Amino acid sequence: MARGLTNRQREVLTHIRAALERTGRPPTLRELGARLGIRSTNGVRDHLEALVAKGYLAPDPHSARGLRLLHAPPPAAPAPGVRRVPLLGGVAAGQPLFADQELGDALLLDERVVPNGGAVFALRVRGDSMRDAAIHEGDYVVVREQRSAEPGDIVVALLEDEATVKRFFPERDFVRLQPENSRHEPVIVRRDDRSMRLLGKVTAVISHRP
Amino acid sequence: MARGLTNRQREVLTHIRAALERTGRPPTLRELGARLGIRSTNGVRDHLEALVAKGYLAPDPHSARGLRLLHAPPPAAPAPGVRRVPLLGGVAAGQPLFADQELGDALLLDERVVPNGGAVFALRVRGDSMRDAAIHEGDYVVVREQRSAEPGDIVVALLEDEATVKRFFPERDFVRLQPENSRHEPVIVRRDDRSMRLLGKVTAVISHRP
DNA sequence: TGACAAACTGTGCAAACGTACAGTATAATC
DNA sequence: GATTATACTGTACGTTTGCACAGTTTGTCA
Repeated sequence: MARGLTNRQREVLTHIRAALERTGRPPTLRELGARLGIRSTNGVRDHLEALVAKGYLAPDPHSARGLRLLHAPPPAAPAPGVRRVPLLGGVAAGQPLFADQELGDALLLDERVVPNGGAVFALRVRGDSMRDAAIHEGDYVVVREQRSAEPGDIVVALLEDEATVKRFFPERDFVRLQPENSRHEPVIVRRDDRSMRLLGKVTAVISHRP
Repeated sequence: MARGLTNRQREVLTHIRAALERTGRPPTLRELGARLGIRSTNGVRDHLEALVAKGYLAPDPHSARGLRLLHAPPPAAPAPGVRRVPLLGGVAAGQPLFADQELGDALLLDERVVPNGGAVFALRVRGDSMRDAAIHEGDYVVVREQRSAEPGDIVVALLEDEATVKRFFPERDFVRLQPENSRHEPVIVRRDDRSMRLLGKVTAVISHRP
């Protein structure tokens, strides 16, 4: 996201969002100019034209405060009491998970269900390796990001570019990732093996079966 | 709310809200007039003045689209994509559960986690009788109201004025409510026993352990 | 019957606002 | 070395918009 935007254009977008939150309506060219330190309305106008061309704004010509944000800003809290938890979808190669959180989908959850401290994300479960812990295919898990865990914690780990949910058991020289399903084998990874990355601890499971 | 408002003033408020939702900015006097069928801007202005006097609007004089809504309407859905699920707390005698849903607490949850059809409520779990199904003390369960269930479903039942979560197994003459914890005994209830009432089926479990 | 509030019409104006045209400076790209 | 994109300044113009002043109609209430 924010691809192709210059720093200054990003600034303009930020000010538009701030004005919307503060006043409940889009700013005028002159209001924006005042915030940005631009004396001429056309300095502002050039930015808006660029943002329209790049698909960030919809113009409403000849109309007061005629800006509409297209890529709605991802609000930190969509409503009081609700937290926005980014929902990480497909896991590709490299460091794919946290790259495009901004434009991605998100779960909107009551804040009582989301841990307070630290970064949090959600994941849709694939496979049934945690069946006996009542975590099934299609369930959502809420994960607090952390790079260590206690023995027995249910964690999300990146194993060869695939996110998996397992129970975490550290041993002397290796780590055991234990499924909760007799039909699955535990995964043993050496401590120094970099093909495994601990992403975080599962703090909530949201099953939903009709 | 809406106390002391005339019908027409309520209409004006409604149109302001609609315009805000539709366009993302407050309407102008003339836009409002067009929607309301008022030819003169002053007809609209009279209404706005009345609404300001009654505390529903904050004016921003000499400024385009200078209206700010004060009393935001209590939304059925707190935000798009979010459902409000009444949270039933203590269970007293009689028919206590659904009496005061309106003023009670509620969980705000992503609609993808809440079943579509029918009435839904949430409950905080007490006790550990469903431990082996990964339902623990303090967890929330989302329940769709229904008076029957399939064998093996996890249900919420009212047993002598106490709500309990169990697995549901119907037999010939009785119903077996099976805990998922070897330290708990199953509950057997005759079919015609009115001290047991099936409240609904658990469609989501929201555990949340720090 | 008179007083008053609600709900308008109609005209006119000044400030707010978007837009057009012209020009400058800088950095990146070909 | 020319071209293009970015990021502005400055002036001017016409429309949009809020607002003030004046007047009408209808219904309610003492």
